[in-house]
Amino acid sequence: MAEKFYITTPIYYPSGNPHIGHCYTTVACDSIARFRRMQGYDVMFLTGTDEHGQKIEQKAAEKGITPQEFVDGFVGEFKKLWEFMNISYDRYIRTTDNYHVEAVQGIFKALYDKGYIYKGEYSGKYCTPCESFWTDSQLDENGCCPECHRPVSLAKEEAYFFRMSPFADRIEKLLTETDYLRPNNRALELVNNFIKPGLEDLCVSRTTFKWGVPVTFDDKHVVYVWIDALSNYITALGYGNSEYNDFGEYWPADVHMVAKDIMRFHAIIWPAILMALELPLPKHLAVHGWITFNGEKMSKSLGNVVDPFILGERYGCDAIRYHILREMALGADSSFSNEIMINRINSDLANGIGNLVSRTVAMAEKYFGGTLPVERESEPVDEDFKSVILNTVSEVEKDIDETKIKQALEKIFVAVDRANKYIDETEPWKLGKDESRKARLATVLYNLLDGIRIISTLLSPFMPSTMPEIWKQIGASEEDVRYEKLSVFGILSENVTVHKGKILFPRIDVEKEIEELNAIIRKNMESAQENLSDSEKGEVPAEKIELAPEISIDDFAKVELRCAKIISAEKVKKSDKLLCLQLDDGMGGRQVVSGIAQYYTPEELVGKKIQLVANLKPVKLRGVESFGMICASDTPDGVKVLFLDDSIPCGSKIR
RNA sequence: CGCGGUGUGGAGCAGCUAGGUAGCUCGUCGGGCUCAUAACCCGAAGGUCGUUGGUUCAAAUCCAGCCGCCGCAACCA
Repeated sequence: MAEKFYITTPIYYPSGNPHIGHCYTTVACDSIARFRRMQGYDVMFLTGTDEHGQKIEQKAAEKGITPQEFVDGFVGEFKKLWEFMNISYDRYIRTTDNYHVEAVQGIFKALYDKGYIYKGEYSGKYCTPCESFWTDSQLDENGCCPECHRPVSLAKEEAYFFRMSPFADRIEKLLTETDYLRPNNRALELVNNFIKPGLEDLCVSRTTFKWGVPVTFDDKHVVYVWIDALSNYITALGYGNSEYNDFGEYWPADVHMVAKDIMRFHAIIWPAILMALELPLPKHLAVHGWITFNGEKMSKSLGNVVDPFILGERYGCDAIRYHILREMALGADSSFSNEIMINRINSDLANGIGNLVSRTVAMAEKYFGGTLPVERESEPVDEDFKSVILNTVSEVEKDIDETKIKQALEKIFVAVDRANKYIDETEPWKLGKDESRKARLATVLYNLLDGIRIISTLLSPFMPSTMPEIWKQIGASEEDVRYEKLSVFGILSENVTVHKGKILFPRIDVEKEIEELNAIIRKNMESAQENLSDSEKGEVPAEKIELAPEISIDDFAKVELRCAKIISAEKVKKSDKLLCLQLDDGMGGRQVVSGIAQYYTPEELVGKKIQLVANLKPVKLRGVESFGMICASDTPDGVKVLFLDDSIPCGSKIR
């Protein structure tokens, strides 16, 4: 029986079209999955989509279709992209699949029965018009609702919670004493920030929206993202359902690969859920950084989302795959710019492997009409060449074992360089002019072809579309490119016949290409602006503004607004956002803390007059007491304080 | 004193755990070659390894302080 290997991508949220960022994890997983298959493992490669949640419910409503119709559309786009990128997933899970829903309900009930899930009260930041809770990290840059950009308030609702604390010790050990987390250098961050202060119980149900897996024993609730989405890794194998029967064979997973923004969930919550279910833990969590585009994080509103279809059509999907993989380092962000990508394609693919194949095949045709004679004549220089190529194989294997794709590719291209150098050392064009050196010439060309056989086989998991074309050109049979044959030279038949073919990776004219790509991006930005839903444009369109419930003049009178002058301002220590203001309020002065440090420097505030909410209950912010608040407006460009005319005396009432 | 990472020739990085000629890729310049996709091969220029001090015969590497950048956490009445 072949050894099992189970690798997963995250399941993506189909609230929009997939972009190059989605390709990142998926291409990496695909390459590892292909490499393992080539090595003879029995591989299960899972990807899918996380289709529930309030955001999808809302977006569907905006478009006037059902949530299911909404996600079906984008799931189609995701699958199209994976086909285009030549992704060899074995299974595709959708959290709306019936078997998954059923299994999640079972898991939720099981955790409830074990006492790990209990009913409690959830309190958090709530946006009334949107009817939604947000965590602090979801709030926008002004601390307002990320959907409608209006202020949020504290609110409570009934909810189910998952007890995390029983697992804290085991999770800490998992992170610090094992190589579960790759790279391990962020383990401390997790331990210090989340485990040491005490793991908080996790809210695992919601009553504020309906588009989710219903809790079987309490139909007001739907299962919130954690249990629904994370458990896809086991339900897809048949855990808790009868759709599949592979759980015993493939679990625990060998690698979950994720981007750093969801590291926390996979490093802490997912192990906790598995511990509660008394299941084995996955072997590794590989965390990579984000793709940044010209230094900025990819985002729709920036309009810099690179369309993988466009790039793939221009350069071939293998070139895109290569660039993604070559730039990807575990843990670190990697930059994606058109210039970096094109230079990489030119230097490694066109000038490197592409040209190597081209010149080797061309020589075989030119000097021997395509078919090598069988006479041989070796020289010492051949041995160094061969040993460098052969050593590459074991080095690449080792890197893949450690999920170090970038390093593996670097090593393969060292072998490519060595092959190009071998041509210079042996000078086949001189041999070709000397009738008596034909055997030597044939030996050199054979070594090159057989070296290319090894290199291209090693590259085939990373660039699966192009390598078969190389095999055709160098006359390699399917048998010749089997993994077991990577450890020796002399696999191609002695009288191998080459077939000159198309140029594998055409050289790209950098300047011209960048100009064209920029034009495309510009065009995309314009159409993206048009297609963005209203809330994404950052402006609340007039017809969409919903007013808060009507109040009486008496209600308004409860709020005491007064004019005050800012006497001094200074940053609150240990905070990024808070300014501590001393005000002349016409009644002896007071101190107010305000979260505007990112928008105003102390100097530009001093001396200005502002509106003060004078009868607000005092609170402590970062340990500093605040007696009231100053009025400001949240705008797309940030917070703007409402300044008053200097002629208004301090302390005068505003109504 | 919240936690962690990072600062190395023009750009991007390795080296630091186990101190001892500073390395790789791209770019630049010069040379070579002509089989090849103006590609390939060789060579050169270019770095006081953030800063200050310490340990040592010897520090990019160990220790301490300081500065810059990044991430996480906290924070927005």
